[in-house]
This record gives sequence, structure tokens and C-alpha cells, in this order.
Amino acid sequence: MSKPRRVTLQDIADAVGITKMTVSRYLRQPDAVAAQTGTRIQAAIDTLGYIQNRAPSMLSRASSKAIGIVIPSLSNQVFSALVQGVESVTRECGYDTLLAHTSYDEYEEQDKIAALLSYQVDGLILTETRHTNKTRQMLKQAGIPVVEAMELPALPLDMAVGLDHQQAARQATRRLLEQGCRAPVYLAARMDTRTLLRQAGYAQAMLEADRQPVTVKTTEASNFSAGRQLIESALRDYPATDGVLCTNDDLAVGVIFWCHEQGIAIPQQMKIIGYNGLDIGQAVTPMLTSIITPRFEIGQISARYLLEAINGVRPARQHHDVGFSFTHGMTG
Amino acid sequence: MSKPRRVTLQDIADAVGITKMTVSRYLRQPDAVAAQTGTRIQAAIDTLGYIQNRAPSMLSRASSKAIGIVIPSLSNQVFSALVQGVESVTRECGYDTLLAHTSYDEYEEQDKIAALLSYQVDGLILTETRHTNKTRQMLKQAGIPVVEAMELPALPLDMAVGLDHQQAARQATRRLLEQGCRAPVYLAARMDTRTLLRQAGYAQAMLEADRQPVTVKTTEASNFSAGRQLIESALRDYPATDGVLCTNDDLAVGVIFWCHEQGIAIPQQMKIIGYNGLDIGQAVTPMLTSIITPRFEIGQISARYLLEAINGVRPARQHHDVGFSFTHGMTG
DNA sequence: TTGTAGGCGTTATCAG
DNA sequence: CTGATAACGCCTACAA
Repeated sequence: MSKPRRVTLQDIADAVGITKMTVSRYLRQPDAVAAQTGTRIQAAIDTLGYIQNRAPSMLSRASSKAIGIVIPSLSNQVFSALVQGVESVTRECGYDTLLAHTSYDEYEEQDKIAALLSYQVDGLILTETRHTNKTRQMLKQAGIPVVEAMELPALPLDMAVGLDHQQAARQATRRLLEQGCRAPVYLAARMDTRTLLRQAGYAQAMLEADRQPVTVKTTEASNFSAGRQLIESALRDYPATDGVLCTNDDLAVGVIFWCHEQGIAIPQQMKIIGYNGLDIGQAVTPMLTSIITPRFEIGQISARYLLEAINGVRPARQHHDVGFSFTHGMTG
Repeated sequence: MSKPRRVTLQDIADAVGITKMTVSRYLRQPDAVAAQTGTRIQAAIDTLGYIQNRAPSMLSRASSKAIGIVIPSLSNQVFSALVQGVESVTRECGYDTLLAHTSYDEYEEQDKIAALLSYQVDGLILTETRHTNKTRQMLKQAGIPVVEAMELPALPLDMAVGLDHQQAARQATRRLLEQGCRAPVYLAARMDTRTLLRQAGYAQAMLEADRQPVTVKTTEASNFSAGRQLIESALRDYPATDGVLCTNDDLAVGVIFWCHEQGIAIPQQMKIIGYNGLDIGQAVTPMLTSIITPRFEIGQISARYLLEAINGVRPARQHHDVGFSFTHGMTG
């Protein structure tokens, strides 16, 4: 396994009979070299199979032309769409993205951010707002722009692009109450910050209507099975339950499954509202009512803000609220 | 945004009153420096907030202590589990993972592999077997070990860890036939290589039983809605259809939804087998019969093979078959 | 146990 | 338009 030495700019230069400096220029600004020279350089690159080595440029304090994205989960369409939104912008600007995931753990986030910084990323997009002290310290030290995407924290690290999850949950709860729910319950899982924000919005709406808020939760990750278990617990402990606001669509669909099995009519006996507006909610019967979070757009806007900041243009606003809406569902 | 210069080993060394060489040693082999020196170095590191810079070591050793993982999708539990399997191994060995996703596009894969190589990764784990010629050329050039995870290609680039998807689909089809299905159909989406392998296995089993294989497909990504549409098409074009082998659980669950709506009894009138054994299949009623792919394990084994190869130990086998099994479902 | 010297491949800067 | 030079921060190899 003695690696064949990788092809360098010098190799290309030797093949063409020029200096590596010209090759380097051609790669970055093709127009800055003579057209004919460029052609010959390109030919040599194709023949020899040159692959860029980012280490030296990172070293020479030039920008790495890379940004880091930190997401909590690799199996959630929400973050998948966000990343695609980000990349739709960065790709065009010639920026590379380095992706890391945390399993919703702030210490894992800390480690992954340290790793991304070790690659000299020019900026970071984070998707959580809970950070360890060391994380905050590292980010300050690094002095690079940071966007917190998804939420709108009162005190952002730097910039924030997202929506008000508390208000969204509040409106959803009001909707349940307006439709005649007497005792809607909030179903929660994993208890990350967004889940807690939604809980606060739910509680707010309940208190505004002189109702007692009730949360039934698990600290496990949310999935369909968890939704089944939570609704079962809710009805056991709070038999009056006639509606649920779920912290995400997975739980909500689990609730639908369970109600079907138990012969509980939706929405007559049980109203259900989910969160995120994923495809599965549109495929079940009856179609799930859910809150749509524009995550591709959040990714795009986050990337634009970040790139502007990297280029020294501080955006006018530190917060960008993308808003939310409801799907046309039949469950609540 | 003029960046404050990042803290370097030299800064730590100056603070302690030693040379950066000793600091560098402390970071890599703490035992190689005097205990007391180590303590003072650690204190300075904590105070100044040193973050490693990987660029220089990449440059000098042409090794990065990092491996790259390329997955097709960021919203699929299959790959999420695979990555976690990989990281469970690499973390302990002090290797970093760089993650990239391709949206099931071989040219996107090519670009992402080029980017990973530009970071001087010491090895790569790929999850597709279709590669462009340029990809093959780059990988050969780079001379680093590569594991193709998930499948067992006849001609692997280097090493392969996975299972025989064709045989799995063949056995699933046999199972449908043994249970009395007269005209099982294969439902497919996106038509990636694994979907095609399963189709081949299905067709093989059908021909072995003197039945005419029928595939109903879409080139779109698979999701629950697609499952509904495919079963609807299947029954319209092939009214005798009394069973389906689905290329994944998402499609299968969509089929279940649709059958529920149409009052088609499962499994009496329609037998269904999915693929991957995801949670949702265990949460629906009736519980989905599915093929379990041990993806966490695939990740672990892939990582072990890769690290061994990086350290110059070529594994005994180039192929590692992890096998498959069925969930205890009620749908087929 | 700690220090010194040199080099890794690229880019910024300045010169031609 | 192209070339020469220096620098980036760390690690290998060797020396003390």
C-alpha cells in the first residue's frame, strides 16, 4: 500500500513547461492566463488526473472555501431539505459543504464543531440552539460567521434564520380548541429545544383558554411506535383526551394508526395536528393536518446570510423569520 | 470580520516557555512528555482555547486521520444507521469522518469524492456501486482503500461489505408464492442499483415458478404516496395482482394505507413484503413483513476493514456477506 | 525528556 | 500574461 505520490501542480507545470504559479492561476481564474496556455494546462490536468489538495491553501490563511453544516439527525427529511437548500446556494458560489451530525447531543455537537473548525471552515450553519460553554468559546475564538437555522433564539450566537415554533404551536392549539376540543394534550419526544418551544406555545394557548395543559412525553427518539405508545398513555392517564398536538408528524401518524386499531374516529372523537408537513402525513387516511416549516427555504436563506457575512457584508437583520402555515389536512 | 489569528502550537509553547515541538508531542502522545510539563501545557491549551489545525499534518504526512463516507440520502434510516456503525468504530480509533451525500446521482458522487480526496482522506466508504469512469480513475490515482458497503458487487473497486439483495428478493418472492399468491408484482421506485438487483431476484423466483414477472415502477424517489400510486397502477393494469414485493418499506406502507382505504383485506386479498425492516413497518396494522438488512453492522464491519487496510493489513476476504432475515410481520 | 532544522503544496505579493 | 519568493503550522528525523 505505498501510495503513489499524488499529482501536484508542479507535475502539471512540468508537463506543460511552465511554472506551477500559472497552473494555480488557471485553476482559480481561467481568464487570467492566455487561452492557449489554458488549453494545454487543461489537457495535462486531464491526462495526469490532478485532484486539488486543500491543505496548503488552508494553511496559507487563504479561505478554505468551505462551510460546515451541523445537523442533529441523518434520517430526518427536515434536515435533508435544509441541507439541500444550503447546497443549492453554496454550490453556485464555489463553496464546499462539510456535513456533521450530532444525534441531538450538545457534547457531540461540540466535538463535531471542533472537527469542522480544524478544517478551517469559513462559516458554520447550526440547527440547534443549545450549546455547551466550550462550544460558545470555540466559536468566539474562531471568529467566523455562524447561522443558527430553524429557530429564532432571543440571543443568537450571531445570525438566526427560522420560525417561531412557540407561536406555531400556540396557533395549532387554538385551532384544536376552536374546533371543539375540550382536552387537547401535547405529545412530545426527545425533548429537544424545539419540542420544548412547542410545548410552551401549547401551554400558552391552553392557559389563555382557561384550560389545564397536559404533556405526555418520552425522552426517547420519536418514531411511529412512540406515537402509539404516547396516545395510549394519554388516554389511560387522561381519559378525557379528545385531541393531540404532536411535536412532529411521526408521532402524529403513530396516533392515527392506533386510533384506527381502536376504532376511534378521526377527527370526530380525536383531533390530531402534526408538525413539519412531511409526505407521510399526506399519504395517510385521513390526511394529517400539520404545520409546514419551509426548511429548504431556511437552508437557502441561511446560506445567503452566511456567505454575505463571510464576504464582509453584515446582513441588515440578525433574525430572519420565514413563517409557517398549515397543510389542508382532515384530522384537526 | 478580520479574523483574529487562530491560536497555534507556538502560542501555547510561548505561554509555557517551551518549544512547540513538545506541545505537539503532548497532543499526540501525552506520555512522551514529563508529567509536569504536560499539566502546564494542558492548562495553557484550556486558557487560550487551542483548536487543532489539520492542514499542516495533511500536508506533511499526506495523511489526515480522516475517512470519507458517501451516502445517497440524508433522510433514510438505512444510511443513518450505517454511518453510526462506521462512527462507532472510527471514533475509538481516533479517526474523523467526513460525510457527503449524492442524491443518488453518480456525477454528484464524483464531485463529492473529489472533494473528500481534496481533504486527503485516508480511506472511503461508498454506498453505491455505480460509478463514473472519472470516479474510478480518481480512486485508482488516489491509491487509498475503498469499501463499497450495502451490496456485494461482482467486481468491487476494492473491498465490499453487504448482502445479496437479489437472493433476498428471490426468497421474499418465493415466500409470497408459497403462501398462495398467484400474481405477485414488484413495486419499484428510483431504479437505483439495489432496486434493480431486487427486481432481478423477484424475476428469477417468478420464472422458476413459471410465472410472468411484472414490475410497476416510477423513477421518482420513493415515499408513502408513491406506494399508493404504484399499487393503484398495478391493480388497474394487472387486476389479478394479489401480492406485492416492495423495494422498500415506504412503498409497502403506502400500499397498506391504500388497501385500508379500498377495503382490501391484508393479507387475505393482498400480501405485502417490504424491505429494510424500518420502525414504521412495525407500527402499522397489520405489522409489515419485511427483509431486515443489518446496516449498523455493515457500517461497523466496513469501518474495520477500511482501517485495517489503511494500516497495511489487507483483509483475508474482499467480500463480506452479512446476510439478511425477515421480520415477524403479518402481511405476507 | 526536549530542542533544531527542513519540508509538505499551495497562494499572495511583487517583479518582469 | 507569467515567474520568483516567501509564508502558512505542523510533523518527521535527527541531535542534544
